[in-house]
Amino acid sequence: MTLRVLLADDEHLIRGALAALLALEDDLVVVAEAASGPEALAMARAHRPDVAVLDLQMPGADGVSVATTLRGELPDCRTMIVTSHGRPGHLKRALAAGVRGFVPKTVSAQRLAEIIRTVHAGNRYVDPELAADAISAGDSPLTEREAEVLELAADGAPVAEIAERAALSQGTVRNYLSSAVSKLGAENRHAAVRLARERGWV
Amino acid sequence: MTLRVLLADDEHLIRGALAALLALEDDLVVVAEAASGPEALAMARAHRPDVAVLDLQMPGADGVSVATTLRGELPDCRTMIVTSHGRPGHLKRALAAGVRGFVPKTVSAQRLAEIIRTVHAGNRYVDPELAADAISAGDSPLTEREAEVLELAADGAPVAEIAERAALSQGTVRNYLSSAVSKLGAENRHAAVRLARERGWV
DNA sequence: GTGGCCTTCTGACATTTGTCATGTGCGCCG
DNA sequence: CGGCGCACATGACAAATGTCAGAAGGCCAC
Repeated sequence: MTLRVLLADDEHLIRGALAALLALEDDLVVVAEAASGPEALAMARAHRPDVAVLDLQMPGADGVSVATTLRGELPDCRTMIVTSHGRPGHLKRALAAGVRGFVPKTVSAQRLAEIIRTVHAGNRYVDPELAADAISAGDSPLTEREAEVLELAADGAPVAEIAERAALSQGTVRNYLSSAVSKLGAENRHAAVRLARERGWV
Repeated sequence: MTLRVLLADDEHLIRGALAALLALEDDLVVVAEAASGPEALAMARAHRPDVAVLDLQMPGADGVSVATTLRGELPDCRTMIVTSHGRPGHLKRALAAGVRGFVPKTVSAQRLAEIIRTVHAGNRYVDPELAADAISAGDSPLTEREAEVLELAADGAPVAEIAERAALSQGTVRNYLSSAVSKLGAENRHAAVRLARERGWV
């Protein structure tokens, strides 16, 4: 009984190389490859793989949102995320989306193959180091609105623009930013954005 | 006559997979692998490869600085950069460092093998799309100081701190920031930082 | 049903930025 | 040599931001 795998990663070099390596494992077969989020979805619908191995950052839709959709459409398809830059918040989001495996690209291909089997068997696997990071980073102290406003502030937009986009008054926006900044212990909103990003809270 | 290759990439998964794929080409042999900048240097000194394939982002020292050092120590060793996020400025820096190949990770392994041969033969190869980006982005309009100050402003530090770190008066810092912002056509310093980052000018 | 937390607002204030005019001195290039 | 652009500065003003106090309504929990 072979295990059918979908591989989604926007980097052709990596995807191809990975496919070649996984092909060496005789119980695994890569039935589809995709280079973007939407393509991954289409491929999954067409080929109904047992396990979908998704890159976190892809054009179109990221790995987590693909996983969320897949969970609804193909409940039998297990999903796992592979990523280069694993931030704690991503892990949390991924787990909430029903993802069963979360590994950094620093693992070896053999290890990856094992993890694919683990995931297929219905178990979960989370990279210990990433898990430790996630635990030590803890939960976001920000309220929903604070996070939303901080997000909008991320690209350096002035308060007026943030207020308009969030349909809030400027005063409210400043209050939220102020409280977010003090909760994060940051110097100002921009440092706060950086901190929240690092911890995966936005 | 086989072509001896050094492979440096911090992602074990990719490096291993790449090595496996390049091994399929019978004129190429991967003589060393490294997961960080310093390690890449050490490996290069020990194994004296014909071509060093370096990832742009690695812990310790990035691909370009490794290439610069290599150019001095092993002039016969050709260097090339492989990267996921190719920003125009990186390309320019890389070329200045004597790098002969610059390709995104979206190429296929076969293509990469060809490019390795091209580079070894003494020719250059730059991904056409990245080249186009670099040309359209053009040269940085920023003066040295403007760039320096913008860099210090990157993590959201207040003017006072920037002034101290750059040993400038606060007024001067604001002037530089102001002119940088207007040269880049940005809304404010933070957007300017983003823009300059995107274009590889910082 | 009261107390606590979140959302949302207003107004006022201090501080920080952004912008402009203007000045000096240096080095380079024609 | 004279001009140009850059580095660096000052001072002043307008605009944006950060901080605080206060207040109203909603929701949940005890």
